[in-house]
Amino acid sequence: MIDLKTLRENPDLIRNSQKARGEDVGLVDQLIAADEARRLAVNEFEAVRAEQNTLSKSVGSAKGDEKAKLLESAKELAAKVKAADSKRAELEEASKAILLQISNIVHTDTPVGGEADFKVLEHIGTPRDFAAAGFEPKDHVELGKVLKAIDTERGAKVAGSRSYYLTGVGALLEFAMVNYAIQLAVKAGFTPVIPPVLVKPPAMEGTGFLGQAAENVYHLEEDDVYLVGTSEVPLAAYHMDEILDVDNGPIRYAGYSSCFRREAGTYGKDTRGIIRVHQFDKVEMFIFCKPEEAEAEHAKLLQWEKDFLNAMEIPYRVIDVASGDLGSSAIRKFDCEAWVPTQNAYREVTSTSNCTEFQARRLNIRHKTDDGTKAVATLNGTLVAIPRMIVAVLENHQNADGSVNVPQALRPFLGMDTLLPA
RNA sequence: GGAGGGCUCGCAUAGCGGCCGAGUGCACCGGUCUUGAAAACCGGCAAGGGAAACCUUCGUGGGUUCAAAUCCCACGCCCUCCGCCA
Repeated sequence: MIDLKTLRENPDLIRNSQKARGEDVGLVDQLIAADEARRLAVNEFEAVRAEQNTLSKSVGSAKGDEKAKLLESAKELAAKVKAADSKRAELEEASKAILLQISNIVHTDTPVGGEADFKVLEHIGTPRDFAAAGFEPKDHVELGKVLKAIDTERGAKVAGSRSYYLTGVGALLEFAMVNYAIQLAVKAGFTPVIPPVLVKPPAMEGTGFLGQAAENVYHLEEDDVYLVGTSEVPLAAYHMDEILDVDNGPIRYAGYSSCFRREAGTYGKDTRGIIRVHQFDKVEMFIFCKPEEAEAEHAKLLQWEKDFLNAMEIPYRVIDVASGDLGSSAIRKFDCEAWVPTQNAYREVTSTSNCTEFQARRLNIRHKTDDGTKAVATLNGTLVAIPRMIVAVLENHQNADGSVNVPQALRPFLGMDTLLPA
């Protein structure tokens, strides 16, 4: 959630942000009104409450007639307090409801516009010229079959559409990528974490996934728990309601977990292969830091993502995602998009967001500063999302005979230099 | 799933319906003493809102009462024992 002080002092900042996102600007003025009403009601309640407190105290020491008289007026006051209290509660809830609908204030450098208005920051590597090499590249589904690495048919049989099995070298590839990623993360100072993937409502709400993203979240009705779509959720909520010590530098976690996504409303998109699936494993980086360090940490997250992609020897580009395509918590987001030869396109493989204090305010995660206890900043970034990285590696490193060269960095973890048709 | 016990300021504990927003010990911070440290002693030390007065918070939500940490109800979580189980 946004800071109410900013709302009062600089509402235009928030209006412009909402506008840039293509979200409801009117919410800002609704919130200003609701907040004002709320504060009035709070004052009113506190005034009668203070009166009641002093009166109640005098009742205790009074005697006889005096006491009866006091009791009578105390009773009246009690009714007033009750009314003022429920009015306060009502208005507080109303303003909270609006507050939760307003997204974080977009960064001044974030390109304004919709999904297509991203800005390309850089290209790294060059897509291979398969024509010059004299063969037509196979797509990852075909390669997966040839290598007996990916089985989407049996995935569909057993678990439905957007499901798959990783088998043989496919499964080994996942372990190799995860091990390499975790090693990279540990070297960079991250604490590796295997978090729960079933979480309670406050964790889901607090991270902002029950807003616009709610339709993509699996909910287990019977137990009122959610399956997380990313370990960002349990990692962010890990320090919920805590006061952190971030004076000695940021706190960094690398979570490895399965991720579950309903992919509602994507029926036509990416139906072939494992680019868009209901369940996959991912190593996610998550950082808690001082707000003034957030931007520098964001740059570091992007660099670690690039380090991983460089190690995979895959051509990719980095984009600065446009305002209309940001998550509600993020002020700025960089995506790394790997080249997918058979689609002749760059496709998102990793993503890093700077959420400033937005998530931490909801989750009540703070740190001590010279002028009080303040919300920390949170940031997240994908180190590796397995299926998409497998797509990129298989397609980019394939040979004419269907074999695939293993990136140098993965060889020690995989124990082979080439994946051979089975 | 069954039977008990518990949930109070970082930790551990005390707490008669009004004098309790709350005592004590440990930890922590500052000071005295010391060449330095320890010990001892002195002082400070929960969080949020508010300029302040003041208000809110003793697991959560309701209720009783003029007044609730304290009484009643429901729920949650933790622990112990029993059953079941990867």
